Amino acid sequence: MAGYSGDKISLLVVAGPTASGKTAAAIEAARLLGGEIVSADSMQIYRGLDIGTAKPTPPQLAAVPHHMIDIRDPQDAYSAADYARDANAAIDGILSRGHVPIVCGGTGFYIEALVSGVEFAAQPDGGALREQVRGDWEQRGTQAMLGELAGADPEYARTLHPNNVKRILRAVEKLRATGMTQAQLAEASHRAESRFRCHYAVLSPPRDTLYARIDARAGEMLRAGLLGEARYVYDNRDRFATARDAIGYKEFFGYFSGEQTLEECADALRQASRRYAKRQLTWFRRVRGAVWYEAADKMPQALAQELADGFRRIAER
RNA sequence: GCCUCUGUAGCUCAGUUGGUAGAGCAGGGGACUGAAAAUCCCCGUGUCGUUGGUUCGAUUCCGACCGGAGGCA
Repeated sequence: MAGYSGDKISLLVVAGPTASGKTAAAIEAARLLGGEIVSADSMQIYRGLDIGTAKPTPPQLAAVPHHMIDIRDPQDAYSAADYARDANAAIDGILSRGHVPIVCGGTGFYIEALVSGVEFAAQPDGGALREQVRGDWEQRGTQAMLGELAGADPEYARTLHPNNVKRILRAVEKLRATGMTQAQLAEASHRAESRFRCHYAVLSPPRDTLYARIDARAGEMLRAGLLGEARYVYDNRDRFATARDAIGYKEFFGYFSGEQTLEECADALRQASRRYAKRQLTWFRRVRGAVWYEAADKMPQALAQELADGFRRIAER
């Protein structure tokens, strides 16, 4: 895909906050368009985490081909760079079959990495380096780490809040690995123009409807056996570095350790989901060119029809 | 029926020795370029239960009334 030239690939992107009805709408749209679905979800990539991640059900997965689901074990690390690479490969496969690629998911950062056409420069495996950076931070403190960054990349260091330890450490990690500033890295990874032309749809039910759906779905998840899955993650929390942070699991850790009641944990789950939905909406709001669908009580079929129409408009340009 | 306590932001409460009020939670807004369901930042006007009275001025003091909780019978 390097140096891509020629006509752009038309892509339907179905985005939106959690519980907005993306999955059903995307499947219907895939039926209408002869499409295959490319999931854009940082947690659904993990095998064995099905209920808490609101993965499509087996019948849904069987209805239309899906990609980027169940591609890693929960102890595996994954990143936006990995996603961009793997999703691009999946899209190439879909195109070779003459089908329409439909990106569907709520991880805006992943969609961005895919759709904007970044080509990440090779970087040595981060495992050992991350440990080293973390060790330095524990010894020297956040200020020192930010200072190290500011020495080499003052421009980026200025944009980081001193409390945002995670971002600071990540920046130091990248700096040590590549010797490049953030701006240089961005420049290096954006040489290629995006190969896609998107109909970027954001499904957005009214806030109170969305919250009601989130609450209802939390109950369904619990009835479907979420607790067992959460227990599995809890028991492996030392290994499941990413999955242990997923909403739907970490909220129950207090229950397993005996510090909270089940009801308290269920409340925490609902609240974390609401806050997540809010953050997702903030992300999608600034996506330029996105088309918003007030997907209130619309049936998936009707919505899918609109999505398909929107896609055809850009595809036939 | 009598006595005591209580009624302040969506919720739990603090406070004003009388000059129209502030915390936590909830909620809202924002950032985001290789961990992102992560991480981080910002945001508090509400008939101070109702109604009379005292007062230059009452949410604050006094009375009545209406809710709520407890006690005595």
